[in-house]
Amino acid sequence: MNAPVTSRPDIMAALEDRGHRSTAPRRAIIRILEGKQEGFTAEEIGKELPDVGRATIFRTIKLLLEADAICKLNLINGAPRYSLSRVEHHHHTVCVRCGNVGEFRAATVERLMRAIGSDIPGKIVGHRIELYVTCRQCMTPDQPSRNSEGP
Amino acid sequence: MNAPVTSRPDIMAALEDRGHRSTAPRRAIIRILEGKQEGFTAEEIGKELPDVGRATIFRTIKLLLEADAICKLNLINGAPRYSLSRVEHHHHTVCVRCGNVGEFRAATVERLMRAIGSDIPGKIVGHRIELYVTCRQCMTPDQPSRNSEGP
DNA sequence: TGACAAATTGATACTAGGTATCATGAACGC
DNA sequence: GCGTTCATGATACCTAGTATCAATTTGTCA
Repeated sequence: MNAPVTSRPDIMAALEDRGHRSTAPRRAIIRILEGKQEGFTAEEIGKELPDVGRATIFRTIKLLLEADAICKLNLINGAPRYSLSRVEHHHHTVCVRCGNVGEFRAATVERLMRAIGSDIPGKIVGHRIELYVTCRQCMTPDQPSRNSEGP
Repeated sequence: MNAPVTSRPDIMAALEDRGHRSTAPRRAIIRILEGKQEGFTAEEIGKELPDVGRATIFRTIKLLLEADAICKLNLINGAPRYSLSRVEHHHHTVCVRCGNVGEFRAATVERLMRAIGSDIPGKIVGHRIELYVTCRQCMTPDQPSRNSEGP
């Protein structure tokens, strides 16, 4: 749980490889979200970078999604959230209390998809699996939850 | 593919059981969506019922979600879509071309969730699985697609 | 049947998340 | 250094959905 996960190759370089320019706003956004191991929203980025326009934040998020550098997922109430992609193909756990996002890979999932594929009319072209969890921090009582979904 | 699936108990009765009144707009909305085996959007309902206010449509959808009479899912591009719940707990297939929604149950899925649960920090409280497919109709060439997602 | 309280409705305004437009400004290849 | 092309921020707009509120409809009870 405390290994230096941040040995990911430069995200800005990945964008440049796809023909996009290295600009100050893009670098700033990437720097911010590299610090957010637990997922983020567009609004959060905007608050931390008040000089960067809202449109630019959404545009950059879109580029990062296209480059598979981040992925988009939904809280159980539908609120969108983004998360850095650390491993190639993976799925997410989302804490229903604090919104923290985790990743997991499971070979079983892929096997399952192939198995289900034969039962389903048509051809499977993709899948999305999200597990809603109560994370360790939120299970210990009277821990302030960062992003409560209570009434 | 042509069995009379509509032997579902009265949806309006389910709402009444939950303390809601049987009103003309609600009955109209339910009648419309009972005819939509393949999923629907709020906007579609609104177009078919121009005399029913937009707010009422969203309010009714919310009640139906709470009563588990319908469920909400997302197309691969994030566009929301609703679908009648035919079986108790199930997952969805969504055609990436025409948007048609199917349901499936798989005991394997539930077993998988329990298995994954032991590998994940925290407690699983729910899950969402969506399979993106190209459905039979859309696989046969030059079939007009109802709801294309192309560029 | 009629009256009444409570629930529901439609209109409207509003919010969140995201996209389109467009004139100005910055990158980068030479 | 310069010009083209890309990117930016401001702004307006869009879709999906919620809040407000006066007017209407329901269900109930006499």
